[in-house]
Amino acid sequence: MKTPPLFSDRIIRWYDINGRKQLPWQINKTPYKVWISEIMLQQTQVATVIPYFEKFMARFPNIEILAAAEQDEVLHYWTGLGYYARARNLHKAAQQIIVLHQGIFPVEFEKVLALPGIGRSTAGAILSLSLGLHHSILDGNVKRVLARHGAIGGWPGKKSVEQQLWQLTEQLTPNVEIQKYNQAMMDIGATVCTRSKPNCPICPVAIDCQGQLSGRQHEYPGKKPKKVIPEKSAWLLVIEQDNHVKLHKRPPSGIWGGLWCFPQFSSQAELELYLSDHAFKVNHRENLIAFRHTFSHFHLDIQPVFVSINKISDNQIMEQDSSVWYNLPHPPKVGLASATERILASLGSALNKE
DNA sequence: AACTCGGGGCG
DNA sequence: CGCCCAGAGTT
Repeated sequence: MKTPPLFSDRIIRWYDINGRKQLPWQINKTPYKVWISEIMLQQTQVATVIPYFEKFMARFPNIEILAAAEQDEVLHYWTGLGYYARARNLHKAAQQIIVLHQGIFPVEFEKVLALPGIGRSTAGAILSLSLGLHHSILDGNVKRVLARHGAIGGWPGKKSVEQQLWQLTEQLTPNVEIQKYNQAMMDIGATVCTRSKPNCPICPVAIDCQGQLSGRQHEYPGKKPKKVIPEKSAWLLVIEQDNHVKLHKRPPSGIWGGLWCFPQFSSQAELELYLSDHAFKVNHRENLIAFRHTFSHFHLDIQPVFVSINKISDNQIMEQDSSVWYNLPHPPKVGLASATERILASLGSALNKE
């Protein structure tokens, strides 16, 4: 029986014909561009990332400018992407690069790995894709391709499974053409060896893919054990005065960390107490459309309550750092959660009824 | 409604 | 090490 061409040769040949070469972060590649793109791509697919990446690079074209920016503005450019800790880590890492590495993105693997928000796979991706350094990667796409190719069972979140996959990726990574190979593995995972409809007939991996050859490609990688997530509810107060709404800055960690949100209450009673405490003169009040926002570990049923007041009462004039009257016609560039944006976008009719 | 994604943090 | 945390898009 004839031996098929070497695994990496097939992957690289596939890349030459089918790989993606014109994505915004692939043009005039630098570690900085690849870094930003990799962090965005950790959580979001390519098509969604592109406009975010373009706007982010236009505002923060290099490490120095990113490091010097306010965290608020960095979060603003992340609004809607989710996983806001990643934007905070990106910003923190840029500042560390200024202090520790004279503003130059480090080329030593250990130094890259030490930056906040960058783990083993992302460090390898940045150094290999931007500089051609010899490092293996193991992102979600590569995990799926290798789990199927090697028929590696079990959920990759398990240490033992992840360890097997790291060993495989290192073993299969060629000594040459690292950029093409790593990019190709991610592209194959994203476009051919997809989660629900793998296109095995056109896949360069298929000829010796143990998953496909046994017809069990769908069984890999193993699924994460699922658990029931709790339901919580929140009342959000949209208090409006003269085309401004009150927003509070969330604490730096936890849900929506560092973002600006409406005052939040766990019951209607608490919300009423807040309103009566502040003795607002209310000219219009209505419940806005309630909706469910789902996080990875709980559902949050949100009831926004719109309250329009005549003037900001005396005890509201002194504003703390953590509170702001957000200008609706001229919104400042601060970070908002998508739930907050969704409510802001729905305010039109309520504002008309004042 | 279920599934997906890499890294940080904690015990 | 095992487990939890964090959000939005896709299927």
